[in-house]
Order: sequence, then structure tokens, then C-alpha cells
Amino acid sequence: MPRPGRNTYSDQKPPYSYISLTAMAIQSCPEKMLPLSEIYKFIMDRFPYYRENTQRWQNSLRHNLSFNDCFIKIPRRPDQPGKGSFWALHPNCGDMFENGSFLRRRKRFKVMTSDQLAPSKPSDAAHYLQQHAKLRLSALAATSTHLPQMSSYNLGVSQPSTFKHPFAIENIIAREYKVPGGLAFSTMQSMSAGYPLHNQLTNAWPHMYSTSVIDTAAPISMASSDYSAYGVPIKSLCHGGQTLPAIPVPIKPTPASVPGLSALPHHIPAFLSNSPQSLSPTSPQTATSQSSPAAPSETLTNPSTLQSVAVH
DNA sequence: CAATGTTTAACGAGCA
DNA sequence: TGCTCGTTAAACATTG
Repeated sequence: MPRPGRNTYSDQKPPYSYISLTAMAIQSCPEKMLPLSEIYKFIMDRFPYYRENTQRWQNSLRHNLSFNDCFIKIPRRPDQPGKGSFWALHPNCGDMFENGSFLRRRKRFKVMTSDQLAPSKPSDAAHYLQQHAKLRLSALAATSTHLPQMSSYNLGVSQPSTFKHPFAIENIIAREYKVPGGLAFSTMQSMSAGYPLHNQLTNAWPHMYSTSVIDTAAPISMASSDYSAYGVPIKSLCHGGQTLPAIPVPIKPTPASVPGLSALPHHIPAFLSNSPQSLSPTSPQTATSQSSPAAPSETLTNPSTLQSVAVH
């Protein structure tokens, strides 16, 4: 398998799949979401190989965005007109490359319906219900603020201290260019197992994960009142008669996709146990939160419909 | 009209 | 050997 060396891939194809490249691009920006054109730009900027035959690989990339459940489409806000939507990573796609291979995933990430994910073990069910109850309670305490600009979407979200999402550009690009001997592969592999996801996830999905963080007494506040983290009116979360999806729910018609936040996977609680270690008391960005009271809708805390798991 | 997004199909490679 | 994944091509729809 090709591995990234210390050199840039000036003329050879990078050892990453389009899924990896796209995930890198998305993770490289603070908002954890990018329009298609920016994804193109990111890849072309860093991998000269992709400055040629743009029609070919960009078509493939678009195919991947649509085809793979690990990518979710975020509609633009009304005050941010433009072509196309934003693309983000599904919060649970982080272990796709657990085997360390960025050419071929261990397993394909699939969003599944709740009935497909009925808890198979009593302990799972109990855990799920317990977390569900906790989330509903903590959601009431979630705070939010109006976020007029994309650049502020990650406001109020505790920044990671040490943990970096495996897709984060810091983990891929940085090592790729900085670490002698091309350790990007091995480094990412070593960190890909059991990594604490929630910090990055709260960055990308604050509406989903902030409640979990609150549960674990993390010093974090939530962003969004009228608008969710992705600029979609929270108010429209309330299903029925609302204008826009309030949450970055996948636009693609997943069988269980319903208005509102239902994308809290049943194994999310696994992240909770990791949250303390991923929070740094010295994290300088934890004080950037702008909080205000929010009134999460019922669906905001219902994790029962849209589930995501890695399926093979 | 071009960019974006969706879908289908075919093919090769990796893996159990 | 069959299945899965990644890539590529193509057709078509949608959108600004």
C-alpha cells in the first residue's frame, strides 16, 4: 500500500481515497463543513496531482459525497446565498479508517434506521434509555446564541486540547509534511482506535454533542437559538409546518430521516466516557463560548430515529 | 449555462 | 470465490 512520504505528492496520486481527501478538507476548516468548491480547492491546493483531470476526479468526489452516508449535506442559510450546499462529516464516521488504511476503509459507514438498530442487548437498551433521559434533561440547560456568520459556528464549543480528529488536517497533512519518514500513516493509525471523538464532534455538531458534554460536567456552552450550528433555524426543528430543517440532518433521504435532531447514535454514550480526558483545563479556546438560553425542541433530544453505524 | 447533486453501472483490488 | 470498497464514467436533475 502506498504511504505518504515526506515529499508532497507533486506528481503522483496521494495514498488517500476521495473519501479521505474530502474528510480532510472538511476537517481542516473550523466550521467542519465546506462547500463543494472549497473541497475542490483544498485538494488541489495540497495535492498537485489533482490539478489535472479535474473533471474526472471531481465527478468521483461528488459521487462519493452523495453516495456515502458519512457525508451529510448542510443547506445554506438564507443569508448566505450561494451555489450548492455545505458538506460535513457525519459525527460517527470517525472510525471508518480504524485499520489505518486511507485507501480502503475498514467498513462502510452507513446511516441506519432505528428499527434496524433496535438494541440487541439489554445493557444497550438500558444505556440508551439512560442516555436519552440525560440528554433530554441536559438539553434544557443547553445555551445558544445567534450566529450570523459561518466563522462563528464553532463559538461556544470547547476546543480540543490534545485530541485531534483523525481526519483533521493537523493529523494528516501536518504529519505528512512535517514528520520525517512519512509517519502520517502510522501516526493516524495509532490514534484511530478509541479516540475520544466528542470534542471534534461538538465542534461540528454542537447541537448534538453539547448536551453530552454538559452531562459530563465539561465547561462548555452551546451555540444556537434561532439558528443551529449550521445556520438552520432551530425553530423549524419542530416537525410539521416548519420551513427548514433546523439541524444538519442529512438531506439525503435516509429511511428514518425526520425533521429534527434524531441523529444521536445509540453508541454515542461511548464517547461520554472519553470526554474528561479530551478536555484540557488549559485549553485556551474554551472561554470563547457565547451562551444564551435555548429551548430545545422535543425532537432535538430524540436520538431514536436516525442512527448511524458502521456496517459491513 | 455552469456548477452542483443524484443515481446507476462497470471494473479492479483487497479481504475473508 | 464471493463480497465489499474505491474509482471512473455517464446520464440526468436541480439550482443559482
